[in-house]
Amino acid sequence: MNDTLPLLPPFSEVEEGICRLASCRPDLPKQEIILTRLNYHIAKSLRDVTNQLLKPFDLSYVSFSALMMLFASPNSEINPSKLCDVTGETRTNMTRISDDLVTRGLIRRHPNAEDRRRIVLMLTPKAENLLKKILPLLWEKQKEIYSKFSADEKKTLEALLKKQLAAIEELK
Amino acid sequence: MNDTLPLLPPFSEVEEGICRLASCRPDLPKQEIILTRLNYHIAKSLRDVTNQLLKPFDLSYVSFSALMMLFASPNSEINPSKLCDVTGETRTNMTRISDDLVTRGLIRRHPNAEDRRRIVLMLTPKAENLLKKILPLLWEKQKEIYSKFSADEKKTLEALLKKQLAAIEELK
DNA sequence: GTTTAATAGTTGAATTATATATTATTGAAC
DNA sequence: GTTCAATAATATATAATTCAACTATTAAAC
Repeated sequence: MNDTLPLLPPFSEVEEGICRLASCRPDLPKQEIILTRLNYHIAKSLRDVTNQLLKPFDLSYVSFSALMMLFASPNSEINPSKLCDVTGETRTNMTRISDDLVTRGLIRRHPNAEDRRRIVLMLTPKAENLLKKILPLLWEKQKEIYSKFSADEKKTLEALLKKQLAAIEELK
Repeated sequence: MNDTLPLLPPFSEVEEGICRLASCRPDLPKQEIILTRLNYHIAKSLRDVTNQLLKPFDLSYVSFSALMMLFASPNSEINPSKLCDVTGETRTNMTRISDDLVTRGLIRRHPNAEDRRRIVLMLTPKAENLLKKILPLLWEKQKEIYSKFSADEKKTLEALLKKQLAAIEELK
């Protein structure tokens, strides 16, 4: 479909390595490690695909995620630290990203009267128009990715991933 | 269990945003986006947990992955570009990481007689000893993460993740 | 109410990663 | 066997991200 993105080699190569190691180390939790590596590779691939789609709009995955989460917030406003929470970015980085987005006229910073430490980020109409162009493309891509999944499979996957996330968070 | 890592907020906050958006945009593939976001958050959390475990050994997730994949290769040797493939890193970055690992006496670079463009990376005994210390800790952590998963659940998750990865790669 | 601790946001320095160009070598086309 | 394209690795310049320190403000402890 596209020839510019580097195709990851079949995951089997990674799996082979894990199996090779497992064969001489019986305490190696093979399946668990495979699951973790799979997660890592999937996240990377998803990122690659999204970044490529965003390139014509001169947006990175992180900047777009910020705009997106802002768009999805009540009243389309949110403060930076909350945005960090939902995107997983650091405070420092969110400051820089916001700087950039402000410079490009995509968001505005407003003071918060109730708590003067806080700042309220808001989308500009320019950003809303941009999102209206990008989102349909992205959503189409999302649908494509899961097009071969049955409703049941998606439901099962969602449940298992939630369980996994909860387990990891609990471990912290 | 540990108080230094930032706990991500309950995923429900992210999900709420997606649902809010979906309620006014019927073409939004809600479940698919949730699946993608879950992947992203899980990968991030897994990385955080691993990085924390590696910190006392002064290794980053990427450096460790490189050592690990090297360790898992036949004869414990591999060339940089192959290492890029299985870790998903760029060539440039792998050069830099290798430089660092060489400086720290963890790997050695050898010329390849058959193809003089290539280089063979090998682990030093020092790295092997280091891995012998780290791996049991890491494997224990992996087991913990999936301790509440039944054999069936793990099997199902593995199958679904593989299907997902294949679907994304196909899309490229 | 004063002190203390905690939180929100930012800045500058340091780290880490990528993009682009370059060298050396190999393999293929002719 | 000479030319041309492809590959492996790297160097240099640039961009993205994080770390540590800092300011301002609020909340909590006393």
